[in-house]
Amino acid sequence: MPKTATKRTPSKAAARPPALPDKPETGSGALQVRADVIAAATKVFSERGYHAASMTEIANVLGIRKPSLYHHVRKKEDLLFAIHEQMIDELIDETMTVFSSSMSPSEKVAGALRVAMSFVGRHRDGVTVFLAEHRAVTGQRWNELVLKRDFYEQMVHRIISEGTAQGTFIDVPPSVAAKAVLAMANWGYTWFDPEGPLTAEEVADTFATIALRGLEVR
Amino acid sequence: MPKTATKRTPSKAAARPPALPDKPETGSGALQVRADVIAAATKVFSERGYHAASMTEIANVLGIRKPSLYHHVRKKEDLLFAIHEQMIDELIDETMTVFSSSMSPSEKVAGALRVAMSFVGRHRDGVTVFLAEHRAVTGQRWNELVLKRDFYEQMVHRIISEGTAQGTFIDVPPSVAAKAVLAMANWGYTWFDPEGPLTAEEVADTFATIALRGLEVR
DNA sequence: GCCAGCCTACCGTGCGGTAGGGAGATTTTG
DNA sequence: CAAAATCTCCCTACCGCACGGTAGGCTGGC
Repeated sequence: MPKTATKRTPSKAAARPPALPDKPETGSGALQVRADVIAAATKVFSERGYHAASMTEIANVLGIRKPSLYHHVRKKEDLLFAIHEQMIDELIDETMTVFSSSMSPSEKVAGALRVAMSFVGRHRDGVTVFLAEHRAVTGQRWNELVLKRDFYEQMVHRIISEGTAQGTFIDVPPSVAAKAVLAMANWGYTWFDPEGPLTAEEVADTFATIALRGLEVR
Repeated sequence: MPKTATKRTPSKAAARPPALPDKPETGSGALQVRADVIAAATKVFSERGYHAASMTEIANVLGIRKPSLYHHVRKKEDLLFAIHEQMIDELIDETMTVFSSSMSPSEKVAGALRVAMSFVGRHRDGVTVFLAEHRAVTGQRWNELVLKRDFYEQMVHRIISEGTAQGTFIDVPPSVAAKAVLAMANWGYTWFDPEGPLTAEEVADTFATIALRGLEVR
C-alpha cells in the first residue's frame, strides 16, 4: 500500500474543503466483494445489528451455506467496512457536486438536504448500518472512515460558515447550526420511508424551509 | 389502527396527550436492579454496544465476578430493558412539565429542546443505549417501550400541531416539523459533550432560535 | 485439466447462564 | 443472651451452544 505521491492539487478557491483522505480507493484490500454479497450483508446487518447478525444468516439470504460465503469474503468485519465505505464515498460524491457548485449558501443548504434525504430514501438499510454500527469497525480502517465522515460534515459546516461570513445567515455558532442541519438529514434513517406518504424531496424541502427561514437574515 | 378501549378520562383540554401506557410501573418485573448495576451496564453497553458487551465486563466494572452479577440480574436483557425504561420514563416526565404548562407553542418548543439537550448532557451513555440499541429489546417489553417512545414523540408533535392550528407556525406538515425538532435533540447524543465549549443550554437555545425562526409566521 | 464456487464436517473460543458452596452479617428462637 | 438458622453476596467450576472461521472434497463449465 504505497500511497505517498503527494497530490499537489494547487489550492485554488477559498471555500476549498479540507484535505481529502489521500487515497480514494487505492486497494483498500477488501472491496472485491460482489455487490449482491454486500447487499445481503447490508440487509441483515440493518435488521439485526452487526454483532447480532451471523454469517450463516447472510449466506442463507444469498441462498448458499456459510463456508461458500467465505469464498467471497475474508472476514465478517470486511463486510461491515465495505458497507461503510460504499455509503460514505457515495454520499460525499453526491454532496460534493452541491458543495463545489456556484450556488449561494442557502441553495447549497437546500441542495445538501435534498441529496441527503434522497440518499436515505435510496439506501435506507445501508445508512442504518453506517449510522448505527460504526462502533464495530476497528483498527486502521476505522481512522479512514472517520476522516471521510469528518470530511462530509466539514462540507456542511463550511457551507454554513460561508453563509454566516457573507452575512446571509444569522450569527449563531456555525458548528451548532451545522449539527442542526446534519441532524435533520441523519435522523431520517430512523423514520423516513420512501414508500410512505411523503417523498424524500418533499421532506427535504420542508427541512430546507425550516432551516433556511431559521438561518437567513431577514 | 384506531385507538381502542376508550379511557374514560373526561377529555378536558384540546391539547391532551395521547393515552398513556396503562401501568406506570406496575411491577414491570425486572426493575429491582440496584442503581450501580444499571450504571455499570449503561457504561459498558454505550461503549461497546449491547451485543458486543459481555456480562463479564459489566461484572468487572463493578469489581465482582460474573456469577455474582447474576445475584442482582436475572438476564442480560433485563439490564437493557431497565436502562431503556429509566431513560424514557425520565425524559417523558421532564418533558411533560413543559408540555402541560401554559406556555405558548413557541415557548414549549424551546422548553422541550432545553429539556432534551440537558437530558443528553446529563445521561449521555444512557441516551446512547436508548437510541442506538433499541433493536435488541425483544418481546412484550418492547411494545411497552414503543408506546412510551411514541408518547414522547407525540408530545412534540402536538406542540407543533397546536402552533400550526392557532396560526403561530407556518403551514408545513407538522409531522415533518416535529421530526426536525426531534432530530436536533436526538442526534445530540452523537456529538454533544457537556464538558465541551458549549453548555446544553446554549446549544438548546441555538436550536430553538433556528427552529422557531424557521417555524413562526413572520 | 484447471478452477470458481459450492458443499459437509469440523474446530476453538467466548458467550449467557447455572451449580453449589463458603464467609459474614442478621434475624430468629430456646 | 447465646446458639441456631437464615439471608446476602460473593466465589470457583462448569455446561451447552452458537458463533466465526477452516479443511478438504465434489462438480461442472471454460
